[in-house]
Amino acid sequence: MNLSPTIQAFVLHFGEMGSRWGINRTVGQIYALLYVSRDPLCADQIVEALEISRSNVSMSLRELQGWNLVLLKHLPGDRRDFFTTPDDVWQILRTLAEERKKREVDPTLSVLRELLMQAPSSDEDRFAQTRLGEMHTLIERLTTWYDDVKRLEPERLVALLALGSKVTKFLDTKDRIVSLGRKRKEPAAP
Amino acid sequence: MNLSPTIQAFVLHFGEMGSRWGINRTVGQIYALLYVSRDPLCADQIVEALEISRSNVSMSLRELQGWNLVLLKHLPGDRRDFFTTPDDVWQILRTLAEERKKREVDPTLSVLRELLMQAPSSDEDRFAQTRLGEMHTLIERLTTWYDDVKRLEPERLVALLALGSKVTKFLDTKDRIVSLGRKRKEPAAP
DNA sequence: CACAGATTTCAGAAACTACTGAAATGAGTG
DNA sequence: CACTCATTTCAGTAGTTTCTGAAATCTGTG
Repeated sequence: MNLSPTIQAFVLHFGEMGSRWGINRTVGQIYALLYVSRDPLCADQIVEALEISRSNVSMSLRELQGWNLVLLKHLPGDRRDFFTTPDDVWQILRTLAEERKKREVDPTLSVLRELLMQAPSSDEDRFAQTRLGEMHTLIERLTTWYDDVKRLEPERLVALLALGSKVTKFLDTKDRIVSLGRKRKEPAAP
Repeated sequence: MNLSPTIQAFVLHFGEMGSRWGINRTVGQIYALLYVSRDPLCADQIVEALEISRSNVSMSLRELQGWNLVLLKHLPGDRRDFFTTPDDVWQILRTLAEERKKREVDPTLSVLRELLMQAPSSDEDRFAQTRLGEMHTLIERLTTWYDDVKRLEPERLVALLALGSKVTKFLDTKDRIVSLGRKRKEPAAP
């Protein structure tokens, strides 16, 4: 690997981390390399930089394409494929979240829904279904929130994040207004 | 496996999903089983329910304990260990998030910080560092937000989630107020 | 302190995943 | 349509992870 120490360290670290996520080492390394490279790279450059086989690069790039994490570029007068990553980190994050949701959350959600439709066959089952219901509610709330928030432009998202839990101050305000506007039950908590 | 079809389906699904996350099949299955069981189970009950070896159960429970995802109970007059999961799903989710952050995010953050301290040794390097910086900023923002929000009680969290992107309406309001209070530049966007 | 019940450790077997090199396929060019 | 350059596929191997059964350890009791 003939890379600057900084780049090399980053690439190796990402490889390691990759295997803690579902993606494998090579895929992580390739992604990291593309991410820090100013210009798009072709497969052979990756082979050389990471010292792995050509076919491994090919398969890993294919996987990254499946995750929508790389962009294909063509240089005029060159038939090779060149690859980069999208350059807006928020965009990348959103893609990642989207893909992981598709693979890791949606299937669970649909299994849960299905199981909740079954008539319970025992007391044990009834209890289990309660628990499944709780899990279902939780996941559904989170995904609804996510679907809602993911549409925000990066700038607003940053503002939202910066606000953090202070948002609940607004919630208090809103509660108070709503409760005044309605029947005036109890005053909101202090 | 002598479990009701519903429970069995859930346990198997969780096993499958487990392997898409970092946790392995058995660990996922055991967790699922404990989650849907009303009463704490001891290791041998798990062996019987899932038809796996005693030692596998032992190791997997150990791993779950490492993730803080199971609780140990003792029945009076019984020396065996009994296991359950915490029963607040928000609590569980928070634990999970916490642990994943510790294992998957914090190390990256510290590598990034370290690499950003290095003096760049070339133009290539300078570019790479810009990218690392962007990634660092993003991750830091997210974790700060998370650290802030995780302290909220479930109820408020639910309220926050229900609000979703509507929160930005409040942001607009705040912007307007702030800009009026200050120098009165331009009115906020419609 | 020896015994019984419970749990853990560990070396090796089984199962799975990642990686390679060789061969096949595809695509533009003369 | 044959040649060349580029990419992909695939079968086999290397490498990892998971799981097991047997042996070791641990802990309270008679």
